[in-house]
Amino acid sequence: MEEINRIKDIPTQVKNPELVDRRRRQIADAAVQLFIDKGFHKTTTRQIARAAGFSIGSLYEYFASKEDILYMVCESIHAEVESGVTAAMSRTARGRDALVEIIREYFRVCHQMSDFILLIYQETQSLPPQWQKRVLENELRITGLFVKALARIAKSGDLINLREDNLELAAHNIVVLGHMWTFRRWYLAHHYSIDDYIKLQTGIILGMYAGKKK
Amino acid sequence: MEEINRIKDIPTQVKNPELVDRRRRQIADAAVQLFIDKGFHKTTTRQIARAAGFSIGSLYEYFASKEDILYMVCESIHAEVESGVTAAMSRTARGRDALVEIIREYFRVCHQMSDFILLIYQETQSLPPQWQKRVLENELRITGLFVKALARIAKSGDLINLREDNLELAAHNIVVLGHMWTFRRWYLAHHYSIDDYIKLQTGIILGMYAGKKK
DNA sequence: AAAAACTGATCGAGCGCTCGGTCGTATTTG
DNA sequence: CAAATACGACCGAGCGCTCGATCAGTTTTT
Repeated sequence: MEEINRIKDIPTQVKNPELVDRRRRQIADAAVQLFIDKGFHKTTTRQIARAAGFSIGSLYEYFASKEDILYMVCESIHAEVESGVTAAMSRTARGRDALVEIIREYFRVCHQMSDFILLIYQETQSLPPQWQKRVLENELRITGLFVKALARIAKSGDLINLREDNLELAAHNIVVLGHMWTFRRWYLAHHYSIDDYIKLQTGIILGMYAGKKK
Repeated sequence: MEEINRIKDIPTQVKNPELVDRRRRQIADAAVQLFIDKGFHKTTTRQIARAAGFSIGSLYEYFASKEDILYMVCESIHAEVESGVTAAMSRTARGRDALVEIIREYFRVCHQMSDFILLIYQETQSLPPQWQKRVLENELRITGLFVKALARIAKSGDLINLREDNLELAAHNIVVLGHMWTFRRWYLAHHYSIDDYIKLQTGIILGMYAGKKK
């Protein structure tokens, strides 16, 4: 996982920057699990501190508020999704198969990060407005990765039904169908395995844009 | 809006059932707007009472807890979505055009109920488990309406790519692409009108299943 | 006048966050 | 090298306050 520079905007009392970084990760790792289990509002700062192996006082040396912790959690989730998607894209083939592979890898990322993606859907609204905005920017940046990938593939001419002006909507569709696996898993996971789901949805998406069926 | 029988499970102190029903709607109507504006946890019971034109004491004659209010809000949102979808389906044509019309009407419902649908995505997790389950049942029942509609249309033979065993996934896809208009409107609404969105997505969905483009 | 409906002052558990203080370690001084 | 000093990470009791919920009393309805 790469360095997350945005979180440097969060103020701290502690001088040593490396320590700040290490401790913040430690706190965020503890917090994310609590947030997933009980939700942001029902998690107390004391519980976060205890789970991270700290006193409540120390926690507030590294974060100015409970919302700051949630913000960092959201940022690192998006950073991980993005790096997963980027990695997948850099090792895919050309042409029509590229789309199949990208979808497969992305859906796998969604699968393994289910809880985290769900958390963002549920708790983004608990952030202060300026940080909500940042989270949406992250979401948009990830969608943008798909726009670029689709554009590349479209150029190769394999997606006859994909008009230039619909690239963005197509990208949003793919992103959301990945998320759908997370927020409808109460149904989907009982009827399909993730590989079934990938296969079926890939067929459908190619049906949208490829002009011929698998 | 039809009678909501599920909410009768919520206990009350008051004897007159009609009054209970009226007052509960009154309270729910006030609560839903507050929940949308500030979220469930940041809304206080006093604010709800005041917005409904009551004292805090009276509110607790009609609901046993704050969660009960949220539950009723979720139930009535789903009841309204369901009745909207049902109405749309009863007045659609046959065959291939039926799907186009159903999608259009459903997406319109999603558009006009944006805030409410978003609320369900965000706050279902704040409900006690047995009521979360009910909300998901509602979601599933609404999806079921689309399964039935798709089955009917599939029989008429216009959807050559829609295999029997994928009906359910197809229904989920349609439902979620409607919801997508609500939870990505921070992007979509700035780039498309709802009618653009309907047109584009309908084309894509037909591309999935109809085997030929518009 | 009895029953039903409504009121709001009152409770107290629990919350986020603060702040005076401790103590291990680095740095300076003699 | 040892003693003195300075530093800053860490601690946790407790402050100020909020909020969901209650219930004894009042008003309205029948």
